[in-house]
Amino acid sequence: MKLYNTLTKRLDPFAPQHGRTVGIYVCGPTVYDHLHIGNVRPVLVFSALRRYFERFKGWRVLYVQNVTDIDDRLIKRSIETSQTVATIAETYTRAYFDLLEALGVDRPTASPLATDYVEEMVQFIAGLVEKGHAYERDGDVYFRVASVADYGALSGRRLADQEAGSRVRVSESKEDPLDFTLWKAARPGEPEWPSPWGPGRPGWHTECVVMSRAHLGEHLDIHAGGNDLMFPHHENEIAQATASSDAPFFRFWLHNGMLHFGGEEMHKSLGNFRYAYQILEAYDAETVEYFYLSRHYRKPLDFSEDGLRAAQAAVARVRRLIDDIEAELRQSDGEMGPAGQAFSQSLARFRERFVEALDDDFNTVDGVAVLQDLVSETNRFRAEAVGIDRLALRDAVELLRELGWPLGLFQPAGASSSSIEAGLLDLLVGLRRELRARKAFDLSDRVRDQLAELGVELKDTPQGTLWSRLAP
RNA sequence: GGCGGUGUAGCCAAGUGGUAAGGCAAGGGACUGCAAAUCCCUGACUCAGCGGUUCGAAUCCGCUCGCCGCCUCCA
Repeated sequence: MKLYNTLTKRLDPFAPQHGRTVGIYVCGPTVYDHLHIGNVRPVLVFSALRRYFERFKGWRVLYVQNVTDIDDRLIKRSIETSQTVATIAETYTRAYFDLLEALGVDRPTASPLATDYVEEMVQFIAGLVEKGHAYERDGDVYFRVASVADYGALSGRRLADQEAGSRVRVSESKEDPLDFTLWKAARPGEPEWPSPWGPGRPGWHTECVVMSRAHLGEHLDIHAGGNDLMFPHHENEIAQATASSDAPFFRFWLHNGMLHFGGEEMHKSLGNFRYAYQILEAYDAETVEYFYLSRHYRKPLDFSEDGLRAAQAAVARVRRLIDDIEAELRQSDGEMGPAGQAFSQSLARFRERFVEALDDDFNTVDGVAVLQDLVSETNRFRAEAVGIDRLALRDAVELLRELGWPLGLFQPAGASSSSIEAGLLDLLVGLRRELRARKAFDLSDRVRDQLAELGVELKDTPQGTLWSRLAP
């Protein structure tokens, strides 16, 4: 499969470097607030990539996403709310895990906390100082950018170009404006850890280097995150990693595009943002997933109600097909005729097309289009197939589930519907059949209308009446 | 000033050299007691504009215009 690698700026063939294990490191949240709808994009996209690797490539995936639980914003929040930094971090770390669950996203194989790695980071920084790649000033430690050869290679910047007209503040004590903080001296009252340079806390760029190496070992296959992290964050990671040792760092760098809101970048300071949990109050996780994966991950995605509603309708179309087939074929069995077998066999090409799409820089948009084609084809067969051949429809559902799995789509609902509920509905449907047979349409329509208000849709088809739950 | 992205039907959106996927919305027909769903049919003489390369371009090159991002914490 091919993936666009920011490091080389082209599509490179991807395969794990060591055996069948892939290491993926995704820059995770700073837990000073809830995740917003922009933060959620890399979470959904790269989780989907992970599931694709696991199910379609047969690779074991080590998926590490850090949690930044010490940082200036946490300290700021702590002062504002007069809660401890640790309390705030705990609150939002929990909220982050709750969100993952609500989105139907598997937890990372590891979610290291920055505060658990301070000692390692201190050692790491000390090593950089020793080698002349970093220097101390009044309790702060800075990385000496000029000491590494291709600083700027990832983001395509040349050092000289950064000076003129840039907004880089010329700091008091830095040797060079681009030098970045590795260790920050603590002011009174701030959380602090001991170090050779006095009490303080680690800078943000260091944790990802130290923790990715700690958790992935030699499996430094993919490092992913939003493209706003390309510079300076990822650039700074690479600089530190290559300065600290000759061991190779990540080979593939994947960057997702930004989420826009009304054509502009969403930003808290612009007030045009929404929290991710707010979206889940109005739309189910499947709709949200479909919406995010309906746009190629590297391009900007404009968030809109219209877009979500379109996604909801598109998902509903597939859901209906699956629900109807399962309801109709709940317990029939038998030998299919040639028509059914032919249809079943024709399904293989959808899998091929799907894999082809996702193998091409994880083109989930094309992948989703294949699923929709599969739905159309299945509906067509469903409209004409008779008798036992209809059993072939089950194979289509199975395939929809198989292909939907990496995308977080079309999986069987949980045990949400009780057998009593199903029994009652079957009872109502049976009574209504009697009413319709006696042409008591006012009553039968009332049953249908009122069930619709309760969120259950009835459809009278040649195969009988089917009921399905409407999306929340 | 430097770096980068993007402009495809009413809306969303794939496609990056071989003659325009898919979804949503819309209209007509079939089916239905009526609905809903589903099926069939209807959509861009064209891919921001202009010029060039090519047998052939939405796709490559040049210029112009529009929108957006990064260069400071940010997914």
